[in-house]
Amino acid sequence: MTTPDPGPNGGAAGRAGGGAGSRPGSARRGRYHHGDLRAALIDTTVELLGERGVQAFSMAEASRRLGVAVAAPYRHFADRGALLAAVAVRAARLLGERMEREAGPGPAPQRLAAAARAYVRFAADQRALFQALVGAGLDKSRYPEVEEAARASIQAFVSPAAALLPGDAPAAARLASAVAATAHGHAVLLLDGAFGHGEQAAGDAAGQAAAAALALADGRARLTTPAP
Amino acid sequence: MTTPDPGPNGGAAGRAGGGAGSRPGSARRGRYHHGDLRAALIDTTVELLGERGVQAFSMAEASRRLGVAVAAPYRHFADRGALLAAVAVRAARLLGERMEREAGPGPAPQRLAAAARAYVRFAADQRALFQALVGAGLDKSRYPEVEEAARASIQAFVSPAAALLPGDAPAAARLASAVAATAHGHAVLLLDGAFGHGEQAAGDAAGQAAAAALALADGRARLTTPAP
DNA sequence: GTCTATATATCGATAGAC
DNA sequence: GTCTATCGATATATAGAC
Repeated sequence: MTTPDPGPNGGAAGRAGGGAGSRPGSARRGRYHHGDLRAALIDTTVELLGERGVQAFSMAEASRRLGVAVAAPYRHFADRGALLAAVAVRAARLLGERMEREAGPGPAPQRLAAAARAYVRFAADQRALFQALVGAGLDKSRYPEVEEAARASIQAFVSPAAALLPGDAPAAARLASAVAATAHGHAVLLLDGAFGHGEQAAGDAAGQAAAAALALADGRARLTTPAP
Repeated sequence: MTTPDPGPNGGAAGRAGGGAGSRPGSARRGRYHHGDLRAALIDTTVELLGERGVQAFSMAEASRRLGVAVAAPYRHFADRGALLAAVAVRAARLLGERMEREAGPGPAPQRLAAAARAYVRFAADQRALFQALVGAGLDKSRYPEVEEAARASIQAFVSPAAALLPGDAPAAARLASAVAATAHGHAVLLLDGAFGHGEQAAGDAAGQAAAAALALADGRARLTTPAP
């Protein structure tokens, strides 16, 4: 407990040299004493999420990995949730950009399918970020910036649905919602291993989600009349 | 660290009396000293999951609520995961029964829709059990009994899909998988609040999942040819 | 089968020095 | 802005008494 642990850097790797010298700027070997601990924390959090999942993530481990004191992160983030929220915001931005890019032009049904495919592929390619966005159990009322950042990805479902059902906003909303839920289901089952593992599984899940989106667009009339 | 902490009961509230007297048996007030701690633990775990989520569940809190020592549960469950797995097995059984019951007879597309609806309704009605089943992050290789118990619910998707696509097992598997993923997506988004809250939201999500299942059954030909 | 007591680990967060 | 030091809480799991 009170052992003078030299720290996870072992005493050899950490910041170079020993005492007071070795200011960063001359020979900082990848350590983060250069004034952007905030960004470094977000990067490291993404790493840790990828390795051990959201559940196991801790501020202390992030600090350890960056070679800073456990108190340092609290200069930049009020608490654990705030750091995870910052990661979720980054995730939402990247997801939105990707969906906009991949579901850009084309006929409305294909745009819906492309949005679903992009959603699932993002989950596969950026597993850690996706988990931060949807699996961190963030209190949405405390971090409205996450929902704000997620707006673009929602729009990527809503916009083609609206193009497909002009003049019937409620029906368009239902179609967008159904496609989004379908994509989401494929994404989380994929991460859960239900489609197998590896690139093959990711392609299967993404392709199936896209196909399902087409089928939903095709059968959009059904969505307006839920069975009893 | 070495302070003589009297324990979380504070020293005043705990089990009655002070010294060695007050054995249970004469006046046990609803406590669980009657020999079925195992079942009581499962019940209490379900309660706790419903109140605070899987993430926050702990063996210690379950023990506290039952008025037993924190060590007692380890007589019945090797560790936290084993207890959660037991709850997941119960969840899988109930889900399977419900899906079999509600998706019983009728035309294949309607059975698929009923299976999807039952899946979402189960998530809504038995939120805690559903979370134990899908959100506990259980190591499936350690607890194969969970997958075994979940077989019936999977079958409720597979069986009508096979009836709809006789002689084409791969296509049937894809349809079943797509409907299951769609139902799952609606379920988790519902629990995440994406459909709103309350009975209304549950009905919306379940109805939409059922409608989507019909649309997928209708457009099943698309599922066999995933877009590029 | 359950209890007491404890070992062992972390963690989140804060206070105050530099 | 970062570090040292530490508080307080909580958890999982085990050993041995009853």
